[in-house]
This record gives sequence, C-alpha cells and structure tokens, in this order.
Amino acid sequence: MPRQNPVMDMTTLSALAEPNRMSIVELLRDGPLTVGEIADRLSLRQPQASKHLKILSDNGIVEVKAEANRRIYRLRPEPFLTLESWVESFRHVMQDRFDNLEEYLRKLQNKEKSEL
Amino acid sequence: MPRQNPVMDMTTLSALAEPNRMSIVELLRDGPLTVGEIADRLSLRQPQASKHLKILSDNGIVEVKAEANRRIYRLRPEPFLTLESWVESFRHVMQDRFDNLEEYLRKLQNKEKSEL
DNA sequence: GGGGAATATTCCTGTCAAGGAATATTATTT
DNA sequence: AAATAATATTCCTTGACAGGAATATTCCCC
Repeated sequence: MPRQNPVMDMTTLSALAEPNRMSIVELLRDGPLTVGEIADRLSLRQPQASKHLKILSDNGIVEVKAEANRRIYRLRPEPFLTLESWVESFRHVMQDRFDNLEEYLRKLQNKEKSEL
Repeated sequence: MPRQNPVMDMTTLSALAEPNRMSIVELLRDGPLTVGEIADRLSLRQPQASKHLKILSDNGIVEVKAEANRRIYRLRPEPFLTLESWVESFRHVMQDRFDNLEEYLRKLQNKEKSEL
C-alpha cells in the first residue's frame, strides 16, 4: 500500500510567494491589523493592500472581522499547520538519512544490463 | 531589541509554487532520479523537465550529479530546513495562543480617543 | 570520428498576475 | 441627507513566466 504523504496546497504557496503578501504575513504575526495600518506600515497604496489581503483571505491564510467601517485582518492557523506537516514529511530529506544515490546507481546499471 | 525571526526566501516559495515543480519535488522525495525518468513519470517533455529542474537547481532545492551523459537530480535538505524553521516561528499563530483581537480593539479605541 | 542517446538552451507566443488610477461601496458623524 | 473616512472593486497596461518546437551540447559506443 502506498505511503500517504501530506499534500501541499499550491495556492497557499503562491499566495505566500509574493513579496508584499509575505510582508503582510510577517506584519500580522504580531497581531491583527486594519487595512489602513497594513498599507501604512508597508508603504502600500490602499487598493493594493486590499487586493493582496483578498488573495490571502481567499486562500484561508487570513481572516477578516468587520468592525464598524474597518476590516481587521489576522492570520489563520490552518495553512501554517498544513505547511508544517508537509515540511515535516520531508524529515528524511532534511536529516539526509537516506543517501540513495549509490543504491540508485546500482539499480540503473542493472536495468541497463537487462535491457541489452 | 527587536525579536529575530527566520526570514523566508521568496524564491524558494515561488519555485515550489508551480504544479510541475511541486510534482518533481514529490517525486524526488523517494530518491534521486534522472531527467528522463522524471519526464517520463510526470508525462513532461524533456525540455520542460530540464527547465523546471534548472529553476529548482538555481534555487538550491535540488542538486545535480553528472553520471556519464545523464544528470541525476536529488533534493537538498537546506531549503526544507529553512522552511521548517520559518513555519515553526509561527507556532504562536498555530497554537492560537495569543488571541490578540480583543487587546487590539482596545488599543484602537484608545488611539481614537487620544486623536480627538 | 560518426551516429545516437541524454540533456540543455534558445526563440517564440500566449497567459496571467501585479500595479496605477479611478470609482464604487459601506459606515460614521454632524 | 451631506460630508467624510475606510475599504473594496473595476479597468487598463505591462512584465514575467510556462509551454511548444527546434536546435545545441555532451557523452558513449561501434
């Protein structure tokens, strides 16, 4: 039976793979902020801040709470948990435990022989 | 003094945020493979496989070993370690420990009062 | 050294995403 | 209800990037 590894959502990664959005995430790590504050602190224009926040929100990285006519954005834990578990599933790579190269070379050679 | 958090390399994320490259990474988790095998297993044309591998290689996600006229690609541990430590630095978010929303709202109110 | 296998590179094209500017929407205050 | 503040949305343009096709490069083997 095939081993079951965590699947990483591509959209989470591409959402984070944009400098301004990454900055927003870094900024929000210390707590929730309004759109205006985010725009200010990152020297973004308000519309761009809203757009990036929408993308982060659509991907579940962030959640909104309406407070009067402000919107307070904060990080959601789920995507980070997912990412953590995905990375953890590469522990064998990180520990460099299985140096499969030699073994692979042997297999390659055998396959070649059998294909002569 | 400001708290020092791990910095996540954007290029690592964007390199992973592409379906074919993510598939390559998933494929390589079980061990090194040649370009041809990668292309075969993922039904990619050889040039596209090479191009994606170059990007992964340029970003240090993968390393190459030349073996005759084949190139054997394998995962490098570093980017995963970096990613792991970055995600870990969001542990407080994942544990949902600091529910800063209430506190933030109070601050907001105070600031507004002081700006009257 | 010529032929073929494995891989890399180049050029072209189409698509998509990000920023700018303007405008729409929603809530608040008087 | 008009004015203002905070935020969202739309439209447009431009740049980056992925795929296709062709070609270049490198290596092995006879």
